[in-house]
Amino acid sequence: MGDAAARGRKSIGARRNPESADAILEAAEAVLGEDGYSGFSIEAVARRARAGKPTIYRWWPSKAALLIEVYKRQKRVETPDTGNIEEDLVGFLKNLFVHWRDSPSGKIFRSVVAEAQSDETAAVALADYTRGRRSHTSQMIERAKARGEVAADIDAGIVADLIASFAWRHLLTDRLDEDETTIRTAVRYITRGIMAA
Amino acid sequence: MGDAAARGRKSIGARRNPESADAILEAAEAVLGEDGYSGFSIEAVARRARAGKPTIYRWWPSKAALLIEVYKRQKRVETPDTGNIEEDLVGFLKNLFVHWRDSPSGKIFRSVVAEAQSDETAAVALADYTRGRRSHTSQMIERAKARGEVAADIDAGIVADLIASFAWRHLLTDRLDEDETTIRTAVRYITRGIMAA
Amino acid sequence: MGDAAARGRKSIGARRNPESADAILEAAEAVLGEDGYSGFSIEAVARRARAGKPTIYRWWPSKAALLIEVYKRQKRVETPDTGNIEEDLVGFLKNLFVHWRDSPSGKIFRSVVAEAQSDETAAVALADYTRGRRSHTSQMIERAKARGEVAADIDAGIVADLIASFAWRHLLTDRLDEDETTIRTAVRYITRGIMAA
Amino acid sequence: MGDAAARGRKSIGARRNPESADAILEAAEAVLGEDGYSGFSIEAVARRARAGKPTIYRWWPSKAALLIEVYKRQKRVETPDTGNIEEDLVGFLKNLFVHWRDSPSGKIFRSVVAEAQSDETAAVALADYTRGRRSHTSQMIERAKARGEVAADIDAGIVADLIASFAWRHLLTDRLDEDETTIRTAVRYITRGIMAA
DNA sequence: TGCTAATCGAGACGGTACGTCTAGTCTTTTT
DNA sequence: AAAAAGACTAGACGTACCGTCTCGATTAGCA
Repeated sequence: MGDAAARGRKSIGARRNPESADAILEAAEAVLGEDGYSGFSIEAVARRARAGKPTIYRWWPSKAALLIEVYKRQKRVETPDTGNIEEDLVGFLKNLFVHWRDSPSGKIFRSVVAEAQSDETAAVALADYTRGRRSHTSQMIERAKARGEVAADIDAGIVADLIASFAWRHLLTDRLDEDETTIRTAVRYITRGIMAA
Repeated sequence: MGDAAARGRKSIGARRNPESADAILEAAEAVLGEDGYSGFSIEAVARRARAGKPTIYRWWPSKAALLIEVYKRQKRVETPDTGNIEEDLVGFLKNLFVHWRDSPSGKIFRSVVAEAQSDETAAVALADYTRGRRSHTSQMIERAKARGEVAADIDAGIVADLIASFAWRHLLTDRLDEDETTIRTAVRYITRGIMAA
Repeated sequence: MGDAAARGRKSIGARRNPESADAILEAAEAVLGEDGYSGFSIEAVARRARAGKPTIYRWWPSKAALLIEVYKRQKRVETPDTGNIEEDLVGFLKNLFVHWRDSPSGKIFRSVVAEAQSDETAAVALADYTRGRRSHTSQMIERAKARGEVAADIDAGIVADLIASFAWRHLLTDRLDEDETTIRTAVRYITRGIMAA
Repeated sequence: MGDAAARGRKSIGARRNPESADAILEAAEAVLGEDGYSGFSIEAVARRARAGKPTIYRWWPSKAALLIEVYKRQKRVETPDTGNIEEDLVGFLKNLFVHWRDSPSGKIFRSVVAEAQSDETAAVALADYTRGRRSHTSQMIERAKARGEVAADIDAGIVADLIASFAWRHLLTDRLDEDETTIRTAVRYITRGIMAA
């Protein structure tokens, strides 16, 4: 699929060709996975997808928009539910680190963050995305609050923020191979601080 | 200074001309401060510094190297010493956010992080720099341990990591205007978790 | 034309834009005519033609190729037909010298010859061009042979070579203002040597 | 000598060091012989001679000046004296072609001619040099005049010009492997035209 | 059935920036 | 005073992408 199927792709009339869109997104993902952000260019994606550059620009107004959509297609890491907040958070971080390390997702997300530093639309898209993920992560804390494990007045969003920040920094500084002990220690410093009395 | 003083700068013999180095670093800082990372190019810096491109490449092998050195020239935020760990950390973060917001430092550091996502040398330089800052931040925790405020078995490095991660993420997602309450809450979740019994 | 008309020139689809090609060739000619070979650079041509450098490199693989094509666009000096071989050759040389002196052609051809000394492709192109011109010049001698003015066993190519050599050397050593008497004398030494008995 | 001996050459006090001058000229000759005109740069010569660029510029005001001096150091082709003008001229041209082909002289002289097309000082120097060689070549014709072989009213300078032009063009268009028959034919067309009645 | 309209791959266009090379000038240090 | 050394500004080299443009071919839906 993708590269091979692209050969000879044509217009299917006066409407968007989903095959082209798919080929472009797959090509973008492949380029990012193989060459990383530095090798990611519209030209490279167009070449690989056997698509014309205007076809890309028609549907994604900027490199950032394409990047964001590629990241959104990635599988999400689920938040575990072990009945214990420390285990939930450690498990989540471990899964996330593995996911980022072993799939193109890590490279792609690094690229999105990098792009957001110079492109406003990427920054907005990243902020939107981040907000969504935060509420998702917050559910782990809310569950713990419901169990009485975590104090009722704890702001789940801020806790989620601390956890996500820890993950981001490890991604952005190439420390996804952090050992479990360190992850667990970091998590414990937070969970201890938010426990119910 | 800088632009004007640069006019007519010449070689001062078979050794590096500090005037040129300064002019280049100042120009780089100015470009980053004004146009941000997207406007930052070796050509733009050379133009502004009235320097030849080879002069830049002679001393800074890559855009990343120049970026890092520009950041290193920036004023550092000092770690306060109030005798209370929560106040120390809140004060540090507040100062850091203000510093990043009100000087070119923020834009510059964002650029360094972005560059490190695609340039290996930038990644290494950033890792080095980060390590140094971490031990600096750790001292706040070590002092608190010495005071008996923080438990003796706490890993100061991991705490510093959590604090720095929180700061980075706010920088990278344009949330440097976070109100003090939120900062204090986040800090408290950590300090509570590391307090001596 | 040229500079002004170039404003706003755009792509006309996935094929060469003749307007751009013309603008580039005209700019190249103008640069050579005004600044000579030493001022001739791809950058200068691109600037003047308001063309991008890649547009030039797309169609002319080297400075030499552009130079040759510019020369080929120049008006040719015709070989006169007076019914007398001496008059034909003297007239030809006089016309050629005037043409080289009073149009950009001289500067351009000097540049081609110079370029051919360091660029193999220019050397090949020049050899090709020269071969074509030689057969053209030979026709004057062939006509004289047909008239019985020149001996039948004379190699017209070699005679053409002698004439062209004389012209080249005058061009390359800045002696295009040679007076007619000298030209005629030189021609006569040759024509006398090739006369029918 | 040259490259090796140059290592560690130093100033010999407040006067020109002939070793340096030699090393530079030899390096220039070697560069031209090996890489031709396209590889000939002051930097390349300085590198090879282990000399500083200013040392070259102190003694040779331009690339052209250095080029000319290098050519002047080359061995000259002597004009034969066989007692027969045709043999003299054919022998001279054959020797000259072999010399240009088998020593760096050919490449060097091509470079001088090329340089003279864009550098005025080179043009002047070449004109001077050419004048000297012309009178030298003229002696063959003058001798033939003295022998009564060539008519008394023949302008030896113009004949020398025709011969030199023929040689130049063969050099500049890479035809130094011309066979003797062609050379002899060309010479004969001229000698027949200048014979005494 | 023929026309319109939007899409597709393709690739040229004017540009900007890259990182390297050379030109020619300058100054210090050593002899 | 002249040498080596190597820095300096300046600018050309040839390449890679940017985002825009126009083409000719394609096909669905409307007339």
